[in-house]
Amino acid sequence: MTTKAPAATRNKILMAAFAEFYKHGFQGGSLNHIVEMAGTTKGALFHHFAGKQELGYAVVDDVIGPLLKQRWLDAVATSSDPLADLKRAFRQFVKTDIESGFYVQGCPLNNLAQEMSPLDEGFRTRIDKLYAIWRKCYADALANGIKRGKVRKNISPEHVAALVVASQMGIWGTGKSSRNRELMTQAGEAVCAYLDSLKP
Amino acid sequence: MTTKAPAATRNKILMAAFAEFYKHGFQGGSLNHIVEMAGTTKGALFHHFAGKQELGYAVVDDVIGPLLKQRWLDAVATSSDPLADLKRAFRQFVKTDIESGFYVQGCPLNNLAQEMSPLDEGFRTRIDKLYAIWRKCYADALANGIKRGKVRKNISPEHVAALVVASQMGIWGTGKSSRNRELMTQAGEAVCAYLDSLKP
DNA sequence: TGACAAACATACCAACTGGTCTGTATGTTA
DNA sequence: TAACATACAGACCAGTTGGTATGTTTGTCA
Repeated sequence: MTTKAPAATRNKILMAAFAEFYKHGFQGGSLNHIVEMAGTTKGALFHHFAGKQELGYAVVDDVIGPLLKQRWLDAVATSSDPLADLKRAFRQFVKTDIESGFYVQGCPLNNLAQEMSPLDEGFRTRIDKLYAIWRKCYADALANGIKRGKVRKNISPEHVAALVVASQMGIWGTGKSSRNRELMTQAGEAVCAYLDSLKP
Repeated sequence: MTTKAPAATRNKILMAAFAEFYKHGFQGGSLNHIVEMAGTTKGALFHHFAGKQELGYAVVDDVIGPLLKQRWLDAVATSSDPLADLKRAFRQFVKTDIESGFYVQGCPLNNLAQEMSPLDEGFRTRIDKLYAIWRKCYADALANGIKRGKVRKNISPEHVAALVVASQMGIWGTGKSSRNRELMTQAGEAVCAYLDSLKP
């Protein structure tokens, strides 16, 4: 009857690994926990992934990458007014992450970036690729905004995109270590004020 | 003859622990490596520190705290023109960290913050205290700048300080995961441009 | 000099780690 | 039906971890 979806076990392991690494970091994450959480065994894990490292790579590529696109990129990819849309996305996700409580665990991509970038070149290149896409998306939107007269002409879209993405890393990091919702909101509002200063 | 300085062994262990945790993170750091690096033994370590956790706390309090003060706070603590001094400090440390290559390992405080804040409340409070001091120092300098007519009156020193510190976290994180000196410099310049926009 | 405690060194331990090995159930194809 | 590959399960392994228990040296003070 219901034919088992292909790679269903692989997906369960992937999601469990994402959760485990998100909570405990990659080095602190345990394969034993992961297989237990996924309701499977070591045999299955090592059948689908060459090792812990490859599992970590797959989490970045197959879980975090799509998550990033859906959450941050789609909102501004086709924007005709990037400053307004950026501000809207910022305020929305600061709010939802504070309300859901996820803000205390930070950004999954940034967590892995800070932990693994200096230790493992495979992680670093994969993570850097995602951040590069992120910045490119913002820079393109800003350049488009300049063309449409919605953004000041004398700014560098690349520089601004680099700062905005870096600020996001820092703001979510601030929320994580301070657990201060107001502080995180304040920093977010300061970014919005900065974006306003880029209007023509 | 040369009387051994008090707590010399403790200091050697502290410095070795700082280096080990800076490289491998707290969870990934090994006490065996630390005592080997310090040229001592487990007995000495557990004589001076109750355990790995206490050793980590001591690294935050006795190593990273003073380092932060000397590097970032002293420069603006007595500043009469905070925007200029902030820009100068920013450009200087971006430059020296790029030249020394330390930028690929990120900020020691931010590294620990991202890794340990969600996992250990003792770490979190100690780290948060340092960041709070950091923000307070910038906010005071900005407020002082307003009084002296060097900073716009209609900005919130606290909001700006929160964003500047968060941006620093993000910029050093960007340098770490991208290993792109130009990108890090660009983001730094964008912060400087932002600071310029706060002039009266 | 003797007594006592602080400052280490050494040997050792249980727990857990990532990873491997072998076995088995389940399709799939010839 | 026979042959074979895929997808797991579960026992097992060597190595490393943080931590402890015990022994030894060193400094201090009476």
